[in-house]
Amino acid sequence: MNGCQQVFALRNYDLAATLASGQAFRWRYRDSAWHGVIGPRWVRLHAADNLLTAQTAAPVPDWNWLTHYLQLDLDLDRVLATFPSDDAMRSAVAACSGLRLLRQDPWECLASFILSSTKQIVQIQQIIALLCEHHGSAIEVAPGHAAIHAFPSPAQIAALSEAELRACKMGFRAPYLLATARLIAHGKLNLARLESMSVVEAREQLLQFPGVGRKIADCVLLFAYGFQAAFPVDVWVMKALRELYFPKRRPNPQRLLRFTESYFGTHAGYAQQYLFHYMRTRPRLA
DNA sequence: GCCCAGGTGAAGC
DNA sequence: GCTTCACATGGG
Repeated sequence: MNGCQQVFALRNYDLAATLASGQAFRWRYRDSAWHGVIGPRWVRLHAADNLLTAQTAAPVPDWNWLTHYLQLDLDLDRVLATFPSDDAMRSAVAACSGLRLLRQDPWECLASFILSSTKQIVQIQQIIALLCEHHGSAIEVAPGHAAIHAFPSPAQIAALSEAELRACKMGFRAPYLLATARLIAHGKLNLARLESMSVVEAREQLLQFPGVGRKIADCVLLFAYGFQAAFPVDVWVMKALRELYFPKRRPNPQRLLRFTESYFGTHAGYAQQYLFHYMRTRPRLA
């Protein structure tokens, strides 16, 4: 057969919620499977009965890149056990107990979240699809599947003009992405070095990039580097904190940030993702 | 038309 | 210091 297929055991893993929960933006569900790109590889994922079937276009020497990306070896129950036991957190976990955090490529994650500001997830997906289609390298797919491109490298984006980026519908974010790509492509800042830093040092580095503030920095710290203390506060999480934890008062953002740093435990970032997902998916009140 | 979206940076007080 | 505003674009 063409390519390569492998089966993995899943335990308490909601693949659909995880791939569609606004961490990564390139996964699409078609013909009862998830299709996406991890690094240089096209991947098709199908989950059923606690079994995950993964297919690639070309044979692969090992599957560590996939188990790492999906964090298949993580014992989620141990993470959930560290959450504070309050009604809000219980509701959020009950709403989606198999929600996971991915471990993405830092550059793709950074670039994606620079493009995310004041955009709905559907629109972020559209912008990134255009960016990859126009400027990413074509990669091999299994026979019968639509052509697809890798996420463009820093060098590929650094070589573009702002107008070419704006043609991908990213609007005022174009100069931020361009400047960030050039800082990396020209060696001014090195994303690989952040892995060995403390979360505070790594955040400081990310804040050097134009268009990157505290929220986007924390997304990258959490979704790419796995810093469990990172706690991105977007409009949804802000809403969750105010409604669920401070319904009477009106604490300012700085005070709220201090609360998140102490209250949610050693896997605060994970707790944050549950609150985010809960707020976005719970039935709207009349 | 209106308001909002996984915000940030700069200008104004 | 803190608050307000501009920035593109599209969904509901």
